Amino acid sequence: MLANSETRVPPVTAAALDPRKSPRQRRSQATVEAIVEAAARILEGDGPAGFNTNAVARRAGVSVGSLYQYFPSKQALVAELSRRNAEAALAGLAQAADRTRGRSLAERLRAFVAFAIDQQGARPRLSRVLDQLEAGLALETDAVATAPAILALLTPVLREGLADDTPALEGVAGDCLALARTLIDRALDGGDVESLKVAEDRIVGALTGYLAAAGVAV
Amino acid sequence: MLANSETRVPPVTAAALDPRKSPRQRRSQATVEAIVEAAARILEGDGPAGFNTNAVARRAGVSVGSLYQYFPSKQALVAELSRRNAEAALAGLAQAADRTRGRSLAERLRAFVAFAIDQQGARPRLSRVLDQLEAGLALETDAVATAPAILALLTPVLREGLADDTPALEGVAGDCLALARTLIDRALDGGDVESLKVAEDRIVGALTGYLAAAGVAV
Amino acid sequence: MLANSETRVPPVTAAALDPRKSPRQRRSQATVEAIVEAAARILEGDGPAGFNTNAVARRAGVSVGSLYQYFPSKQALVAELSRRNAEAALAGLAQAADRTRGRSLAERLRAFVAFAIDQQGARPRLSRVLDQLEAGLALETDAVATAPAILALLTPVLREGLADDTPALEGVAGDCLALARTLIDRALDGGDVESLKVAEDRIVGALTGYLAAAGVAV
Amino acid sequence: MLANSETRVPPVTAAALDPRKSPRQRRSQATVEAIVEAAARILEGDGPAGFNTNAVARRAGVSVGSLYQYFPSKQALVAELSRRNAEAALAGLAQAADRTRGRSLAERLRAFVAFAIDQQGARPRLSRVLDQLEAGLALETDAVATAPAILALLTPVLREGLADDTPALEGVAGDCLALARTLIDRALDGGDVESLKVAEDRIVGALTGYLAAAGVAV
DNA sequence: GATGAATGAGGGTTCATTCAT
DNA sequence: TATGAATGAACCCTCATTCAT
Repeated sequence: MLANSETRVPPVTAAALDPRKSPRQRRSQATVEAIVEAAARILEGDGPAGFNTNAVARRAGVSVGSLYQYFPSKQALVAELSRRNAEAALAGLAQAADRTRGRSLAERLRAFVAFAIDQQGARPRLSRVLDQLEAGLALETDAVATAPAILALLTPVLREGLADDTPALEGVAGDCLALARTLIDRALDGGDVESLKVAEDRIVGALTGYLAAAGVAV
Repeated sequence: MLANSETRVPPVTAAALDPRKSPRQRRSQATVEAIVEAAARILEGDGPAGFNTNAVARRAGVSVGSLYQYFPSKQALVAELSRRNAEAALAGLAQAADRTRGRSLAERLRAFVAFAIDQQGARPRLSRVLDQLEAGLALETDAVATAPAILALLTPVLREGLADDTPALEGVAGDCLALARTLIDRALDGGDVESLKVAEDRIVGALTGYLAAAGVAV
Repeated sequence: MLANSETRVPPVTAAALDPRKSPRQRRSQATVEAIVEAAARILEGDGPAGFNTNAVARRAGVSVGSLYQYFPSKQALVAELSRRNAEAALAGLAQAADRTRGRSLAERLRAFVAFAIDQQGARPRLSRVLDQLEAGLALETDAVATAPAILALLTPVLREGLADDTPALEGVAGDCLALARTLIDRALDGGDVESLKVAEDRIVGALTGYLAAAGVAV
Repeated sequence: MLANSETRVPPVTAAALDPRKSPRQRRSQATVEAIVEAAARILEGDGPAGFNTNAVARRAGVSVGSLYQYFPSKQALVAELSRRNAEAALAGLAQAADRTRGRSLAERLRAFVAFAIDQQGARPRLSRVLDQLEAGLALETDAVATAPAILALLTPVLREGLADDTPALEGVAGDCLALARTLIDRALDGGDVESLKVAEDRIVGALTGYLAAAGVAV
């Protein structure tokens, strides 16, 4: 019942969100995978509601005990999901950056956006719910900070668009990310696929407009 | 522990979110006000965590029973908060629209954004948390739909920027709203006040870019 | 949710079940009537669930305060309902007894049963629910004893069927009453009307058999 | 305070009354037993009042959580109690039927009644309270239908008493059951033991009379 | 007398987490 | 290591009853 996200949060240190132990053995690897996938599936199917550790364990065909063997808390599980999401994003964006090295910023942005739409589109609801959950986490912990690595990747790309002096760029990359996420979420909600192409154009438009106003030439 | 946002939401009909009875007497008016304000304060202070009906009642200096006399459920309370938020937004935007009648779309957008920054800035965390909560609600119910009235206000303004034929505009206004919300939230998080002026520029930039790509001349 | 009948019952004295004050004025009479009727209607419509003082008051078009002005407790209200039920029964049975004075016990029983079916049939669900509620009350208080007056009416009738000596008859009349109530309830549940005539026969049969075994010639 | 029996019963499907999971391990078996027994004892001691899940758990020396691990709701617990009751009854009646195969219907009825008195007599108050609770349940759900298996057992026995053609017998067995239950309840209330023998006679008498009127020769 | 706002103890239920086996 | 039974704090919500107006 609209039950609180993040209830009774005890002082959560960043460490507490790390997976408890990296599974060495093959079997445990499989267990961890099963858990993570189960969590994803439940989140996709039921949203935050119905996402509870017992359900995840059951869906994973594993005992709660095992879940807690690998994830010290429910938050840690969410964090892992986010981490994976971010990693995939990072990889894809890095590749896109590579592939478009030397091209215009506009083209690069479009490549980024295209990739992001693809990725979020693969499991749309999951992405959206994770965004939400991360928002919740961020409010409390800031532990899963918006994937600093992604920012680190984006910032230099944007810098190319800058005149020779170096005005501050912090925040700008983050804004771009947030902006794109929001619009992609909405586009995916819209449903039809051809609209995605349209959305891509508009998102690039928004980014371009934003960056121009931020002093970054596109 | 990261307990689910929106758990076990039963088939929530729109009706279920309406305040239970409008307080006739003076005394009850005060009670309702106290409850709503307490809810807002708790949401601001603790986020969704710690936002529970007993706490709200206690903070309001009222019994839980009274709370439930006016709000049939916790959700209804959130809905009321949202409603008020939306109403204030609507009023402000309407005024801004009036004041800028006849001006260029760009100017009007800037007026809208300026107002929104002001409004959200008044209780920044509250706005953000409500956004989150509404997102949760929307996922389940769509009952508190993103203030259709606001969309209704925005759409004709945007239409002015259109060539004489009428391409679809649905979604566009919503995207603009979401985009602005996101960026404003982030700007308010940034902290310093002068950055708000900067943010305003950039948001208008993003909107302009978005709209241009959507075929709306700014 | 299967919430307890008779929760938190404080030491209920018989007195506590009496209506608080007999309404002298015409207006209050009407109020009391409205309350009692509302209670009956709710019991009929929703069963014990949904039978709460606030609902009764609302349905009666009266404030809770007024309800408590005339009935010191919810129990008292139920008691009143029972009392009225019992009174009507008593009147009808007395009349039947009169009308059949001098006839055979069998005939008189049939007359009683016929009347009871009629009466309970008038508001079948109400009767059944009241039976239930009374059972609950009896378990706790014994205050609304099964209408001793009715027993007092029945006993001498049965006594006629006795040989000249006087074996105990206590309990017998009560059993007859209970037996008839149960079967009538079931018959009324059955639904169709013609079955009622059949039921009448069987109930009389059961009573006859019971009494014969109890040494009462029919 | 005479708080409603069976309040707010939501659409209870039959499934919702089934025990949640059958305990595999020895330990949990004991837990379930403890819970069921505690429930019975509380019902016996305090009646429906005081029968709440927390109390049951406490009395069972177990946490509420455990209770809900095995029973999805309070109702389910009642249902289980009923089920056990009905099962015991069924077993005993089946045995009695076997033992008296070939005898006269009268003798068989007496055997049934004797067994029922014994069984209900073992925990008289419990039986009575359960009857009441079941009545409540039935009004709402009909899920725990009066042990259709028992009816299935009784019906053919009664059929023996029928002339060769087959008039409807539905309802008849149910009436017999209800009739016997009622009278046994009352007899057990009476208190003294020798009265039970007397009661037996009378109950058989009532059944005989009833059946005769229903066209079943005894 | 009447009103209805206010009270708050009470009760059903969930779920993150632990720990004996 | 895995299991899953057990825990219990927390939370939502109801309703009999009171009392200021």
